[in-house]
Amino acid sequence: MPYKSEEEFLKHYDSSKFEKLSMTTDIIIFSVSNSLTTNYRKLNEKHFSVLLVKRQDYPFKDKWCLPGGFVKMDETLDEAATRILATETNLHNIYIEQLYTFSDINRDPRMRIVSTAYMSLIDKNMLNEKIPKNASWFNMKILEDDKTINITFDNEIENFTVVIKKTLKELTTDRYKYSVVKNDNLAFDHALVIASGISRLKNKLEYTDIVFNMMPEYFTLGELQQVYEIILDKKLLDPAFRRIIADKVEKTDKVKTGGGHRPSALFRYKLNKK
Amino acid sequence: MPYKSEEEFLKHYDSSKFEKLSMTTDIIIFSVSNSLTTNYRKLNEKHFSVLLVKRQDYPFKDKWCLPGGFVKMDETLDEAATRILATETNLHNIYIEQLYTFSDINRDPRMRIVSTAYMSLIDKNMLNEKIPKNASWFNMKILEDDKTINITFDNEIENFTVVIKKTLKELTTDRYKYSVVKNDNLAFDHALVIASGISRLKNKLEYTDIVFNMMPEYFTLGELQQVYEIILDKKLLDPAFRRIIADKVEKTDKVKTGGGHRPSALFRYKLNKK
DNA sequence: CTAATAGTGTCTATTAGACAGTATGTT
DNA sequence: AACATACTGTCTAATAGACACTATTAG
Repeated sequence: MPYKSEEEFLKHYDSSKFEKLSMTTDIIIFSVSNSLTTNYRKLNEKHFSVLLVKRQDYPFKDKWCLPGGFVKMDETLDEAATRILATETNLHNIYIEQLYTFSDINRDPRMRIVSTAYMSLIDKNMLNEKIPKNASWFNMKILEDDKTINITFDNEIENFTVVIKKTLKELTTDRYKYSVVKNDNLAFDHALVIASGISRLKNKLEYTDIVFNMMPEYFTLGELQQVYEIILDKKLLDPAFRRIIADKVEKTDKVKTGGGHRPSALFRYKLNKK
Repeated sequence: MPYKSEEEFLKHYDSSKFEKLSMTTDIIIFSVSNSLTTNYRKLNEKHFSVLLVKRQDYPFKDKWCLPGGFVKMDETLDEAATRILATETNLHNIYIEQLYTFSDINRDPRMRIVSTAYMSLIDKNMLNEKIPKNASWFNMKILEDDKTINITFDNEIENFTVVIKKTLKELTTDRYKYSVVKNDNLAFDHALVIASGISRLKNKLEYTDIVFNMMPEYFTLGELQQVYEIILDKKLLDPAFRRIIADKVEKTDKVKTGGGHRPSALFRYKLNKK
């Protein structure tokens, strides 16, 4: 095909000569929720939570899955993810990042579908409307060691556990290959997707300010520390935590009272930090 | 559509009802090369290099691009990337990781193509055959500050520079949006893809053992330090470097002589480190 | 007063940065 | 001998871990 120019080439290009597939995006929407305590002295217990949707149709009818949808021909993956996020939450200008593209051949029983997963973090207080009636927030309890990840999902009506085995992918990095050992309630490969998202979030907690996307404008340092602790699933020492967080936040003159203990200063994320 | 079971649903499923697109994978193959020095005393100068392919056909005829190809219907993205890597280098069991999925609507002038980029690291000494005749190793010189990335490519026949502007994507993380300011020689969005790969590699150098994928079995600590220095584009202090690297390598009884200076012990990557 | 959280001071251990010094090959 | 790199010792600065202590509220 001896074309004279790129224009000429493109005019005669037959786009049907390569095989095609459908693409979707799935979005992991993480947030933090409070449950009231019985003891007036204690803080509200925080939970790390994810938004799941109950499938109304086949395949995987009645199983839970991540919000997602097909990518249109006139939108990028980022745009598709943002659109789907807005559909579920009616929120805009939300933190979102591309996670990983999943491409197992039979990950969808209908046909070959490649899916790019996104991770999004929201402050639940921003939700001004109800989430769709087939959607639900699940609190997660994550137990992880170097061999296994154990995630328990609980939305106060039903609860279930997903178990994932980790095997080191190669010697030189900390990358693991995940394989689902137990999963009776999540559709598609979404157990893997959620596990990847949790892993990414845990990492980014340590070296970025990503956590503030889940926090309300004003928060106490105790609340902030709680969020770190539930996601990382370990206790942190107060003085060390405050040292690390010190130049990321600024103290306001607001105070939170009402607990049966010393009131706490309210802080705010400091924008123009060095 | 009131199907009785998943089997029944799948039997009647019409896969043509969703729009489809083609997917490709592009692979950034990074390595390190030596150039001989004029001074018998000095070490060989090392270069950080990438494998590029000259496009033989439209679009972007005669421009350089990353090795890549269409994803087949019966292979995953990982498999496609591994296949393409083997085509270019005839190497197997090589370090490869998924980088990012690029989906700009007009990134390919032919049609809508979404491409998942992979990053691969090789030790050039493993190359037992010639690379394809339309492929070439380019040494890269990277100058980066918080506003701009400047990459100069040089394969000893031609050289060119790509300039990329960085703008902070959001406040809470260190993520940047890259936009190409100058690029006359790289096809598609591959300037962006390479910049993303460099960024990922720089990060992983600091907290993983990824560098050893580019090293031969035996190496001196000076050579290893050189590799860090050319990729990070900064000088490191010897004692600090040796402290950090100490428990990742083991000394062998081999020695490298021949330079006009004290001989250097040869080390090896230590597999069963704590 | 008590229970619970808020917040700080300080000691110690570990790690990172800096620099100076000694060692040893080839020409 | 001179040069370039190899390699180590040590001081200092910065950071992280641990623990103990004081402060303040609602009930």
